[in-house]
Order: sequence, then C-alpha cells, then structure tokens
Amino acid sequence: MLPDLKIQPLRYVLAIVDHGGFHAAARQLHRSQPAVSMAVRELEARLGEALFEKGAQASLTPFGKYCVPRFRELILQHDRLSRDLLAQVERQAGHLDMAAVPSVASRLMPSLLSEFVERYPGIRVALHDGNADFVREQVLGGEVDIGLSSLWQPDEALTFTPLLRDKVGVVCRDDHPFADRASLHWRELAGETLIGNGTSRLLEGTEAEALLASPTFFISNMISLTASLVAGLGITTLPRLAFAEEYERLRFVPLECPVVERQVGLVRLAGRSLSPAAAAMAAFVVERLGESSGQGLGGHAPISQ
Amino acid sequence: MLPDLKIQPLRYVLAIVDHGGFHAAARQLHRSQPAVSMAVRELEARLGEALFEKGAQASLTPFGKYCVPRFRELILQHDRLSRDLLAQVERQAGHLDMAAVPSVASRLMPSLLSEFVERYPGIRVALHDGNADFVREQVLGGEVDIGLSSLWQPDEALTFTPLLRDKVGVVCRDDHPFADRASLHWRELAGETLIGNGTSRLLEGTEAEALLASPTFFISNMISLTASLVAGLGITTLPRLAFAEEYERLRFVPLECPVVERQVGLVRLAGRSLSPAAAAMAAFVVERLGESSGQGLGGHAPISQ
DNA sequence: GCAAGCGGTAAGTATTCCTTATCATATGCT
DNA sequence: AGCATATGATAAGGAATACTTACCGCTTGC
Repeated sequence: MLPDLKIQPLRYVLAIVDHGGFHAAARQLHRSQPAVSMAVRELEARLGEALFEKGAQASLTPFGKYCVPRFRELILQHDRLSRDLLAQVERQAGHLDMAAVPSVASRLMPSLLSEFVERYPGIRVALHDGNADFVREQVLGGEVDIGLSSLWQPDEALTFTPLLRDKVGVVCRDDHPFADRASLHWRELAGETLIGNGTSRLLEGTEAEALLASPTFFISNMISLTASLVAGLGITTLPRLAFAEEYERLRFVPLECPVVERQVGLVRLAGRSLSPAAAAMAAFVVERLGESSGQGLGGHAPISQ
Repeated sequence: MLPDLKIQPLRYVLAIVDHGGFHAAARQLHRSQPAVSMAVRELEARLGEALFEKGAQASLTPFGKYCVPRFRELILQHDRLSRDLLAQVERQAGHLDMAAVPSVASRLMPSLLSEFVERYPGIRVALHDGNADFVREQVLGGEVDIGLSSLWQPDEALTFTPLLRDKVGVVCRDDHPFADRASLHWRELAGETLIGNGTSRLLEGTEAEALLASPTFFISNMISLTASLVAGLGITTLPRLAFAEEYERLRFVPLECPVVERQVGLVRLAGRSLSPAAAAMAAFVVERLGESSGQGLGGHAPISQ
C-alpha cells in the first residue's frame, strides 16, 4: 500500500535542489550523474508524480516543492537518530545505573568515577549503594546494569567477575590492647565484647566461626558501628576496605589466623549483554581494579585472572 | 561517517519485537525467516552493536531496548510522510489557488466548486477574482496555480486552453428602445450614450471599433456599472456571461454585426507542471466546461477541440 | 556556429536482497 | 527418556537494485 521511501534518493533530491543540478549533486555525492538521474526517476515512479520539471535545467515541480521540506525533515530525523545511536555505540553518550556495597562506593568509586567521566565525558552514571543483598537484588531485577559487591553464594542468574581480595581484620579503639598489634589470632578475641555487623558472616565456615555465637550487639549501620567503636563499646571485625580510615581513634589489625577474605567483584546478569555505556564501565572497572590497584589502599589485592 | 539506516530492517526489528520472534515476524512480513535474520544481522553490523541476545529466544539487548522506540518513531514519521505524499498524488488531499474573472467566478464557479469538493473532498480551493489582467499576473507570478480568463494576447510564458465562447451584446434598461430587440447592428448604437467598461476592448479590431472613441463614461466596477445602467445613464456592451441576469430591469441584446466574442479558457504557466490538486481542478474544469456546458447559461458555447 | 554545459539513455557489472535447503539447539509432549 | 517440533543461524544460488562507463540530444554562451 504505502511505498517505502529509501533515504538515499531523498538525499539525492535535496542535493540536486541545494546544488542546483544533477551534475553538481552527483559530484558532491560521489556518484555518477546517471546514478542520480535514475534514482530520482525511480523515486518519481514510486510516488507517481514528477519532482523535477522534465527537459530544462533542474527545477522543481509544484509537487517537488511540496516534497522537499518534508524530505528534509525526514532526513533530519534520520540523521539525528543515526548520530545518536552511533554516539551510544562509541560510548560518547549514554547512561548507566550501577550499585555497589558501601565500602566500594565510598572508598573506590570516587576516584574511579572521576577518571571515568574524564575518559567518557558523555556518559552519565548513577551510583546506588547498599549492602550485598541490595546489590544482588538490584542487578537481578534489572534496576542497575552492573553491581560491585561480594557474592555470598553463586547464583545461576548472575555472572561474578572477581576483582580484588579484601582481608578481614579486627577494628578497635587506639587505647585497646590490640591497637598496636601487627596481627591477631582468632582465639585472642574470645574474651572481648564483639560487635556484630553485616560483614560478620564472612567468618562463617572458618575456624573463627565460634566467635559469631557470642556477640552482645549487632549493628548493621556503619556510622552507628564506628561511633560505638569510638565510644569504646567493644571491637568488631571488618574487611579492610570497609574500615573507615578517617576515624583517628580506630585501629585496624589484620586477622592472621584464620585469614578470612571476601572477594569483591563485578556482578551482572548472566547471559544478558550490557548497554554500551555499562559495558564501558564494566571494562573500565575491571581494568582499574583487576590488575594493579592498591594505590595506598593496602589490605586488598587484585586478583590475577 | 554516519551510516544510512534503511527503513526495511527497522521494520523487521519492530516486527520481531511485536510478534516475539523471527519466524512470526517473517510470516507477517511475507518474507522468509533467513531474510529477516540476515537483515537484522546486517543492521547490527552497521550499528556495531547487537540488538538481540544471541542464542536464545529472540530477546532484546539493552541497546536493542534503547533502539526500538527510536526506530518506531522514525518509521512513524516515515509512514506519515509516505501516506501524506500518496494522498496528495491521489488527490485525496492538497490545496490549490486559482484566479478567475468576475463573470466566471460568480456565474460558473459556484456550481463547479460544489461539484469539485464533492468529487475531491480532501482538496481545499482558494478562489481569487479580478479582471483579466489580474488573473494573468497572478498566474505569471505563481500566486495562483491556474486562472480562468480570456487572453487578450498570446503570451510565451502562458498556456491558454480555450473552454467556451462568450458573445458580446448590448445591455440596456427595459424601457430602452433596444430592450425588446432580438439583435443589433453596431451602427444602431451610434447615437447612444455608451458606457465603457473593462470588456470594451473586445471591440478593438472589429468593425465596431469606432464606438470606442465616443464613450462619455468609463466604469470598470461591475456593481457601479449595473447601477448606472439601472439608473438609465446609458447603455454598454458586455459578454453574455458578464451580464448580471439578476437585475430585473436590464436587458441583454446580442450584437449580430459584427459578432464579437471572447474566448474564456484555462490559463497556466507554460512548461510548468501543476500540483496534483491543481491538475485535478484543471482537468475538472476542462471536463465540465470544455465539452457540454450551457445548462441554461445560453450565449456562450463550449469550444470543441 | 562551435564548445561546454545540461539531463537522459543504454548496456554491463557489482552489490544487495531474498529465496530454498539444511543445521544445531532448545522446548514440549507423551 | 525420547521423539516431535519449535527456535534462530548458515550456505549457496538467483533475482532485483544500484551503480558504472559510454554516448546521445538539447540548450546556452561566446
């Protein structure tokens, strides 16, 4: 019923109009003049009406005059779309949503993000932070494109790319007997007031699991937890990355026996591709965290694939 | 630089999305399934990014999800344009401007126009009236698509299609000695008070030319002219079609010697095509006036080509 | 009156598009 | 299980399109 207009012949028509002739248009289009002639004739046949007066110097028919601005409009739309899609693919535009656990979000992402926007100025990033369960759910539900977290258990629907190891240690106030120790054995914690937190389950399945039975307190909120530690309420265990170094009175002492560590990595939906922008971020994160990270944030190490 | 998206593959993508699969889409598009597959792959290659997840049941990648509404938008624009142009060509839409001399505009156009809009309900017509010079100028200047008028002299830039002959006669009041005459000879007018008007120059070059020397008055406006005639100011000559029959006290008496007639016809720019709507009107006018007109408007006759 | 411009035509070739036939894999049904 | 029937991908051949070069006829300008 309605004929499919091809973009090219429309472009030809506009070129003829703009350059005032078939020859000039052909030259500018890097085509031979007959190619232009024939394409226009084909288009006219398809429309059932002439666009150019026959015979003389190329001049538009009234119908042609009617068509030209409409052709121009359609081509404008087309080019806008084409340009837009190309920008997306080439990572010059786009946006992505990502989720990260608080430690990663606050300790690693700030510098990563600033480098990222420098490298991909057109891409907009939304960073959501929450605990590992939150990250998992956000990725599973498609609310975010990628997540940065540790995986408690493998999930069929998720792909996990390990990026760095993060060793658990004991956090205490600077006046605590542990404060100046270089390392600790789990049995030494036996008599202490141990405050549980969201990362405590890292100890599950290790020799130190017994400690989990004793905690008097469980504080999930990191601000409350650090405040409690500063107040001398007790001590806790945390992965190094989750230890807020800006609290002057708190000390981090590595747990050497057993060595407990979480793997922080990239979480994404299995079998689903990423948007170009998300792929850029994923590759960027892997590149920056997967090989030589550290940069003063000792205690966690990249994972060599 | 920016790739030309073809309309067809975009349609394929939408069909796949809407029908939930390559096979179903192919069926609905009257294409084979490989044709759809390959076209989509070609498009993906051109864009440099996959639109559908590979492997499983057809499902969009995030990039595909980004593209689909944009494809849909472009195709909507395209189809709107295609439909619009088709409607123009098929005379279901469009508009035209025409000019006509007052006699034609007031005596012939009303019924013609009502028939025209019945036959071409989508076409809008603007009718401008003015004397023959006005019509000529409007056509020459492109302000109107076609004109209905008589041509005083041939014009290289204009094409004139004669449609009907319109005989000149004498118009006088019902109490004038000529009022009941069946016809008149020009010499009988010698002693009369002759009011000149815009059509008087029709007498130029005929035996009756001498009359043009005498007129005491010249009144170009038709309303003023008829009012003057009703007032008994004098008599005048007019083509039959220009004689306003609705004035009860005026009479039209054919001039039999010499027989003077104007040719009323279609005026258009030579060598220029008409818009579809204008072409429809031109053909319609020729069809209705060129062969068997009359319909009680005696005194002018169609011109058999 | 000739040269140089225009657009149109013809014939051949390259490319694009679409077909049929076939495959590998995944889903559904006893 | 296991066969039947979906799915989408692939290969090879053919039809349609788009483009090329070569040439024609016409107008325009010196």
